Amino acid sequence: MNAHNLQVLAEHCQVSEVLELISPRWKMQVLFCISQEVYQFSQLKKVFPTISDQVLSRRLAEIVTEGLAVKIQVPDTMPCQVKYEVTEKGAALLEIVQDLHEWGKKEWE
Amino acid sequence: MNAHNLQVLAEHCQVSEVLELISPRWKMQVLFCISQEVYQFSQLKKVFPTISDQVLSRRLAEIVTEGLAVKIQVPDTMPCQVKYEVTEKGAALLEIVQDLHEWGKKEWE
DNA sequence: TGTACGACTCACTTTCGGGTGAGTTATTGA
DNA sequence: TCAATAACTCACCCGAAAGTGAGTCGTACA
Repeated sequence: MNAHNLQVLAEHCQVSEVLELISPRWKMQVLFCISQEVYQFSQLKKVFPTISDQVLSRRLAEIVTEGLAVKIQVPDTMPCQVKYEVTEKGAALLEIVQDLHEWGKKEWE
Repeated sequence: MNAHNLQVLAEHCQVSEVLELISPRWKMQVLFCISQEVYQFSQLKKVFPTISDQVLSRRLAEIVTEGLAVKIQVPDTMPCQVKYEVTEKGAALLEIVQDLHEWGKKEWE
């Protein structure tokens, strides 16, 4: 995706940004897990055994920088533990993703 | 968190299929254009000057095989022309994509 | 005669997102 | 003393997706 293509896309169809936000592999799945109180790195690795450390790390970072969840260091835990909590924004996105899921399950004649 | 719970959770995260369906570059944009009665190959190329013939061709084929739109040969046109019409299924998907767009535009504190 | 149009298809190349395997830091238990 | 655990980071590699440029087919018009 070069700069020119990006510009053209942005001008003509402004869903591009959001689509790219939700498209990265594992991202919405991880966000969903966080909403279900499964937010630890090692727990997420158990839920998705095939995700690589690097990608899980990146997805979590993206989720935080995009304001879909906040990261909280759990104090007095050794080795250190973290937790994540979905924001209102993240929860609203998950609802739309749920709609997508429903759409996918529906039978059309 | 036992093995069974992990599996249940992983199953609940199964939005993957739909996400992959909407993720390919240009796809939702092309579908949107079709819904706006911009459905000819050459017209779509004018809307998105940087899309390659090959990818546009593939996206249109995907859209048809997934039942998001139907392809109609316009009779008695020379050189031959085609048109596409979004199905009920495709229209329902576009509505959710519209929700995503609204979500993206909204300001969150 | 030849050139342009509409809607493609094909072989080839490039890009980049994601996977792999190893290393880090601090601490606790065997 | 050594291994294990939690939560990462880093350098490197690979493959699929997207881009490039050319070719096709059947007209129609200059």
